[in-house]
Amino acid sequence: MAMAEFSQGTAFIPLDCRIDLDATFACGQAFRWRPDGPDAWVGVAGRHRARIAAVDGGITVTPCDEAFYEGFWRHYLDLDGDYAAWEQELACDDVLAPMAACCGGLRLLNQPIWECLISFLLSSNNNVKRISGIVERLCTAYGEDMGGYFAFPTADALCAAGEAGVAGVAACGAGYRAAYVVRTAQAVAGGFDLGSLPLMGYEAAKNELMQLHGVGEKVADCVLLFSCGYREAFPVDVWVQRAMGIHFSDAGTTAKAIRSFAHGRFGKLAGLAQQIMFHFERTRKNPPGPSGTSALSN
DNA sequence: ACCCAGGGTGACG
DNA sequence: CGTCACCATGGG
Repeated sequence: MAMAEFSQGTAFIPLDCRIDLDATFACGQAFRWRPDGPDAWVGVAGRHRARIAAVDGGITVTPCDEAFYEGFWRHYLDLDGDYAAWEQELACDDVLAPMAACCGGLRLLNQPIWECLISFLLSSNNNVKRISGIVERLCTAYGEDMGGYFAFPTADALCAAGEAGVAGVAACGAGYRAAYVVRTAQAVAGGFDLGSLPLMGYEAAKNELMQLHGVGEKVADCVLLFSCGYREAFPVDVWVQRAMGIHFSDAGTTAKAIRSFAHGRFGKLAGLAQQIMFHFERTRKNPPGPSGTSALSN
């Protein structure tokens, strides 16, 4: 990759491969990004807000100096990932090829683990739009006021919400998942080490995450894929399960069988394939889903 | 009023 | 080990 350039508080990062910001930020892997004009998005990650825009030959990040780029956004945006090669490999799969062509430029993020974990604790039996609303209200209620926006709440802040505060988290719209959030916050504040997850290997990290109340296989896979860099993780939700049933008749029907099939077929690219399928299934015009024609209606 | 949503838990075989 | 009711909430 060519060297990033910095001027006037903006970073310009040249890319040798197309990046699709719409797909990347609207595909349900992160919940605090909002469109801000054509080919541009504004969002908050952890305690940092930035505007990211697609420009000729790359992207710009504002505000962002060199230290900030090296220390945060480079990793967050997975800018060292070889997406050109990965997409070329997926294009060799006759089923994934048309989807990858449609969703080319989708990138998997490396989010702060804590934020990703809490966000996906809220995801069970829920939908992307509502998860986004809950996350934003959690930040407003419990996050640090950064002047114009709110940081994602710390584990200590959500613990202070505390016992009676389960009701406070529930009041943000979390419903029965409020207990998951507070118990996990207590575990993390009490020493549960999220930082070691990217170092211990996929299986060990998954087992570790599933010790937390409210974390099953699917939520664990989302955290491992979207914040720990385990690109072989293959989260199976109702959309992916439906898409696999449509496109892979021999993949089986249970989540376990589907994960196994995906690992065999896609290997280390399973996670990227999964996210492309998820986004493709949710955004195409006439999904053969249970109801209706507008997949993103809720 | 009914179904759905990036599911997990606990009870019961 | 697998299955299943239940969970709180808002939009279609």
